[in-house]
Amino acid sequence: MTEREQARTRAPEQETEDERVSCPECGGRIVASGAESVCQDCGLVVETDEIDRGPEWRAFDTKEKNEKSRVGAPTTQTMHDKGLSTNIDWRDKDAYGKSLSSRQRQKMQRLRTWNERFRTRDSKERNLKQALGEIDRMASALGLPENVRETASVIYRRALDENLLPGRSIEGVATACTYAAARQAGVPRSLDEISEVSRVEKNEIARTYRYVVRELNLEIQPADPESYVPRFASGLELSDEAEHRARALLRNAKEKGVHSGKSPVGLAAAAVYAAALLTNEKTTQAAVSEVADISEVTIRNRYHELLEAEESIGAA
DNA sequence: ATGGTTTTTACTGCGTC
DNA sequence: GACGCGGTAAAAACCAT
Repeated sequence: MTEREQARTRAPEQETEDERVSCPECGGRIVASGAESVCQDCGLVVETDEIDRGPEWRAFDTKEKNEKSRVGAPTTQTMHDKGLSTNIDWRDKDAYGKSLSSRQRQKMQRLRTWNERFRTRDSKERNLKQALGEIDRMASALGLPENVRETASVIYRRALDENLLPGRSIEGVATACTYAAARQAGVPRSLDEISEVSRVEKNEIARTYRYVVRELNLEIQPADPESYVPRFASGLELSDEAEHRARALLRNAKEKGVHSGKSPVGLAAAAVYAAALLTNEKTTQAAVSEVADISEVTIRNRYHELLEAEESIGAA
């Protein structure tokens, strides 16, 4: 009693710390992601070279990673009931092995039914808990905004309800849901980026993703290259002007249909590079390829196409 | 499985600082 | 001479069939 009161009087001090920074670009919330501070809404990288709070250890194989890893969903969640759920024997015998009266038998039957119901519900709950933890972890590692987590959770719940889980790993599906949600929300992350923070192989993510999308009839249009632009641009510390031009370049390309079949990431990267050139800002193809995680060759090819498309418009 | 398309890898030559 | 850039060929990855 007295102890609790003391605790309550002490507590408020902690909450006065003012960590509420908002994004200079769009006013969104700033979230720490690895060694960077990133805006949740537009992806602007505000600060780099902070202390990286990532793991201090290195793992050289999966086994080691599992052993050393101290991050991710706490095991208390994955082991939620610690194996303590009950199981009611199907034999209608009491502790001494005598048969039960018919009245008792009926009672046991009812208990079995309910126990089973609770247990399966529990297992779903546990499953969901773990998945949501995983989604949350990945989303914050990727600097994805709150609403993406929401949609990811919703998608996951649907997957669970439709029994899409059996035969698939929770993490795989959770990752796929996150990927889908990010795309749906217009803040896509590439498969590579996703698989960076997931414990699941890229291939499996892609497979599970396709499966989930098909089964749930999610409508997800191919990622819009423009949605990558802000992230790349701020990663390269380019001006708003350049960012704007990159967008214009992409819009134009879209109209001319140059972009079909090409990877949106490559297109976005090329546009950013081309825009930097047009605004006389110094960047190298290597730098762009770095932040966009795309090869320089692809950037070259794309940005030629972009400029061609642009010229034929400019001439008219 | 297969064939077509896109992306990546690796290498080379050119111009500039 | 290192660097940025452009081009090319061959390998790899991807996708629809």
